[in-house]
Amino acid sequence: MISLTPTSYIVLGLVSQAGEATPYGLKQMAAATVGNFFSIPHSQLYAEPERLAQAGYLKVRREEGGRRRKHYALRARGRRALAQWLEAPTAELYELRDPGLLKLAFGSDARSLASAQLPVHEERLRHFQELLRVLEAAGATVEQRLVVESGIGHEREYVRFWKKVAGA
Amino acid sequence: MISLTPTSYIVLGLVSQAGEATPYGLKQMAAATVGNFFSIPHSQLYAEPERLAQAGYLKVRREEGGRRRKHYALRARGRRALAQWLEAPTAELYELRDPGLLKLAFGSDARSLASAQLPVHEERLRHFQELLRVLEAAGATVEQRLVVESGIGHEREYVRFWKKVAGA
DNA sequence: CGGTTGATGGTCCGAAACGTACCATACGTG
DNA sequence: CACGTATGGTACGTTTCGGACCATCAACCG
Repeated sequence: MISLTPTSYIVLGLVSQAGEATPYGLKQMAAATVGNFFSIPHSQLYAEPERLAQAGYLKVRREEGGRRRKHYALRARGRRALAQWLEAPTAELYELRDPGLLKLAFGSDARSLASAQLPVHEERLRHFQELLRVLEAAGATVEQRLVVESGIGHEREYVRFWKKVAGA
Repeated sequence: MISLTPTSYIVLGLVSQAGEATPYGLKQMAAATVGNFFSIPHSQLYAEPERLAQAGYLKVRREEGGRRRKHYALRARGRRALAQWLEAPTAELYELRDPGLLKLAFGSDARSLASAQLPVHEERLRHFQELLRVLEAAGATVEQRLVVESGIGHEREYVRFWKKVAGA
């Protein structure tokens, strides 16, 4: 019996989408999508599947030659756990850690902070817009698109905000 | 020599604002302000000041009677460290962990998710608006108000978003 | 072809953070 | 005064973190 954390469900969810995946593949997928609004360090994407496999949620297939990579796929138990988790809506709130806002709150110079933060958010906004285009082309689910749209909304808000700060 | 993390600067910054503070006081202050956009567990607000005191950033005064609470205040070294940190603008991006968006991305039912998330964000929006009023009355710095306004902006965005999802 | 480089893919591990259960003090109220 | 509740604090086992480092592979160049 192990306890399943959000990290666990990210792994289960991604493996479910992919059918079968190596940790590196998970890393890529996470970076492109869910990693954007639920950050997790890459080392966990190696550790966690192993843990889940031990506990019977995933099965492993190891390459014979070359890199001997491990490919993970769902077992019935994993599929069940994922489905159960998806069934229950959550009222939990996000957690945020924004170093820029932190410095601002403590009285760091607003103008120079804004000129450091603004380009970063502008780039991220473009990144999400591009991602949305890619997802649409690739025929993603409506939910996947929604999530990216949420990211776009927040980045627009950030851009507005730091522009306001710069001009204040 | 210890390394200073964002947590360290939160402690230094709050102590600086208060002049002198107990861990419990820090907890309160954090909950009301910076904790809203840079989460940190309360146990750290007991551990971290101790660490900073050991390393010469803070001085401690311990109550004689009763609870023998510890009051922390800045030393020159702490003041310097804080000032230096505030001087350098940061281009670092936030980190976000949003369980709601995570479930949505993996295909959880959008409608029921929205009806769980919407009220939470609506309440938080009201909370920020109230906080802003309090800060204005208490004569907070313009930066402190800006940060709360940023929170308001994001919560408005969340409310818009989940309403859209509910109606989609 | 051999060698160098850069991208891909992966492991490890000490240090830091987490979170939660639990303990202690104070105080207002019936 | 005793009971409940808010205040205030500690301790500690378990997870996470993050970053340094290692290995494989393909491509291109001299």
